[in-house]
Amino acid sequence: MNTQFKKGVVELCVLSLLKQGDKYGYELADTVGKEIDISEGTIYPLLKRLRAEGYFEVYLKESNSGPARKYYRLTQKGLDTQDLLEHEWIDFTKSVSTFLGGENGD
Amino acid sequence: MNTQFKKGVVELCVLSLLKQGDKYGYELADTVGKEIDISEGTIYPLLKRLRAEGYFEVYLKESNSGPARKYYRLTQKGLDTQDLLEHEWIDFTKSVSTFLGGENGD
DNA sequence: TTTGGTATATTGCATTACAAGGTAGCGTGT
DNA sequence: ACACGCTACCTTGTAATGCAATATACCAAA
Repeated sequence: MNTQFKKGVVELCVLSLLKQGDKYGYELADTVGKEIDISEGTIYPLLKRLRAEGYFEVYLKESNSGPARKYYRLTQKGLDTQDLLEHEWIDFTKSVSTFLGGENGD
Repeated sequence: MNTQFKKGVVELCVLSLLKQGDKYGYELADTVGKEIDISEGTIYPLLKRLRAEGYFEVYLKESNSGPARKYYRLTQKGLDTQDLLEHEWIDFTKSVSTFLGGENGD
């Protein structure tokens, strides 16, 4: 898969998944990875950055199959950003499609 | 607009436009820029790279409103790549939409 | 000559994905 | 106890790419 397509979109995917419910890092990497082939090395730095920017809060929860899991819960700012990014993404894909189809719906 | 969304997609846009007919650099920057806000500093290095990779051939044509224009014409390799990228892009947007909608069509 | 539009091109910076590697908890088998 | 594999977390260095800034050059009008 084209690596470059993913730039910035992984962030939207993570925020969208968390909108549906709290999840932990490994789970996010696994879920997103099933669709668009990303690795943990992408997810963890991203989570760290988004957390630093106040997009979500974090809490630990024990697991009986390994170390404690770090769950991420969206803040209001995170929700707002998800909403914004989703709209931007939709607009963007529409713009790109005008070039692909050869017709300009302007 | 989110800068990161564009990564890699500008290449697809340029190839798609050239599929519809030969164009020169400034024209490409202008046409693509009307939809997704890119600048010449993005287009020219991209054209140089794609040309070096054999995606198109180049010919000069005079203009009465400035210096000569450098036109780009897709090679077979360029056409093949456009086709490949377009399919990858469509698949990719479908994957992303599974996260946005909240439902997984898997 | 100066200004402004057209047109091409380069440099250095910022962002982001990722392979590779590391740390650590837990259960199973020996 | 010990090794192994799985879960789960995290960091470092590298590559790719968009872009502001900058430079060059041609032409026309003031």
